[in-house]
Amino acid sequence: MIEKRILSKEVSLRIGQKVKLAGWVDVRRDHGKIIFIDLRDKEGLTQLVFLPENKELYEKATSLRPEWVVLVEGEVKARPKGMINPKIATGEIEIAVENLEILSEAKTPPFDINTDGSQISEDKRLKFRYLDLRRERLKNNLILRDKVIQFMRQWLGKEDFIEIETPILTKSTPEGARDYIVPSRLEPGKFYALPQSPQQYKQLLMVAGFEKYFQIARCFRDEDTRGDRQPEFTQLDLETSFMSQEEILDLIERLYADIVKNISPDKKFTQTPFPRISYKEAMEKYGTDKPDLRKDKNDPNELAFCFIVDFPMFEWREEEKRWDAVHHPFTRPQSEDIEEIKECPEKIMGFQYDFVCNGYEIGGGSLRTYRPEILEAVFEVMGHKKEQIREKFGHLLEAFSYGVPPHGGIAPGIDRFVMILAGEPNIREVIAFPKTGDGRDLMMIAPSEVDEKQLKELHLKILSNEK
RNA sequence: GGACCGUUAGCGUAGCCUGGUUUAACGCGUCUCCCUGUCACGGAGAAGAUCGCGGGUUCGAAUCCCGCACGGUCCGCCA
Repeated sequence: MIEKRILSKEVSLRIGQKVKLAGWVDVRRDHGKIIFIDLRDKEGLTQLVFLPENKELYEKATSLRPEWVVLVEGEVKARPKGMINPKIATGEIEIAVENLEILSEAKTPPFDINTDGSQISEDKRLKFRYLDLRRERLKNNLILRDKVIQFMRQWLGKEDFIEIETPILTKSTPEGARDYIVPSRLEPGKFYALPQSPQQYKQLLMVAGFEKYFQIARCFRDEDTRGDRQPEFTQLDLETSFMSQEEILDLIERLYADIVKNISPDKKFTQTPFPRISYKEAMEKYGTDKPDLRKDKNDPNELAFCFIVDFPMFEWREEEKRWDAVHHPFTRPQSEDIEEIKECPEKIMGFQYDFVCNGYEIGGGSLRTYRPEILEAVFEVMGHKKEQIREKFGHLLEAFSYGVPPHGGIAPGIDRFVMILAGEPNIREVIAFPKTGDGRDLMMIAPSEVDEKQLKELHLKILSNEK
């Protein structure tokens, strides 16, 4: 009796031994008097051979179809001369099967799994995402994503950062993107919001004295999607105390250079150190604040990182007739002259930076204002009344009155970066269960209606379901 | 909120512009039979489509027109 199931990648070292393998039928090649099955597990393929000597076993093998799940026992044999397949890792061996157990049958899949999936329509791929994820391409993308995240955690740990979780149920904020909101059961008529980013929490962690925080953070924004944008996404959220803008940029540069060198050694950098380009220069020279600096845009292995710095603090919103923050209101102005901030907002630069790779914005951050009087001046420029500021951000201002270190951070998006590393054209390809363009999950069929009882508990009434 | 592209057997496409010799074609897959060395096995045959949904024009609509749904790309939006 063979105790332990082994994986495809271990088989080659066990010629002559009896082994137990389990996995999915990848391909069946039935020659009438000999049947080959490619067995697929999470690490690769192994060829199984069935011969008609054992009639009962052979009959059973005849019934096998793609995507059935089976458990087999048999002897690992070196393949006969001339029968070696150099295209697969286990091409020099095969399993002479002695015992076959069918663990699970499978319907014919709705689409071919042995392709990269790029020909299949998106709605079918999303509806049958668990089958789509069986593809080599998607599997590899998720493995790459895992490697990137593991590397970040390890690397930042060595740099004395600690990972801290912040709430998913939080408070709606007036600035920025539209919030996803969650009704409160215990407080009728009140709502939580899902975080657009852990922005305020990480600043409060700096007040708390942690100095170096990071989090692999899920963020939510109820805005329309794009090829590089999903309603929920993951960012490396990071905040530090007492560090300068250049120290933060240098940290990120070292982290990303190390990620690429260790995880995608085939990639090469267009330029190191990553250039720091002012917003003004980027707009004048490239006409965009996320320039694609690659020398050969057809080279899949070229990575052109850069930082865009010195953004203007404010931009004029003509339709609303008011100044708005280019980045967000907590960005520290490069001027500490309160009169100047109020009088000439158009002249004020912010300690704000974007992280750009191959024409994609893959992150943004800033040094934060930690002097309450400057934060109030910024809000004033944006047309906020003192009472509104107290109401919306009073907790932050109060926290800043108890000893706040100068602090700043950055939040590089993980999905977009992995998409670039994987050479994928769309962010969906690096997210296990992405949503459609209008924010729906075609597999789970979400959003969906809820029971009358649930609505009642939440003190909600649906007035109209018209769009 | 807006613009554009797409929707034809299980999957991917052709046919649409120029309506009628189309009994809607092709490749893959599925099913049956044959096949002892394949590795995207091969060979023979079969089944499988109210042409996304609704309405209109017409003697006649997959084909032309309108509306809707679904999917995608982009603009707005995304502190």
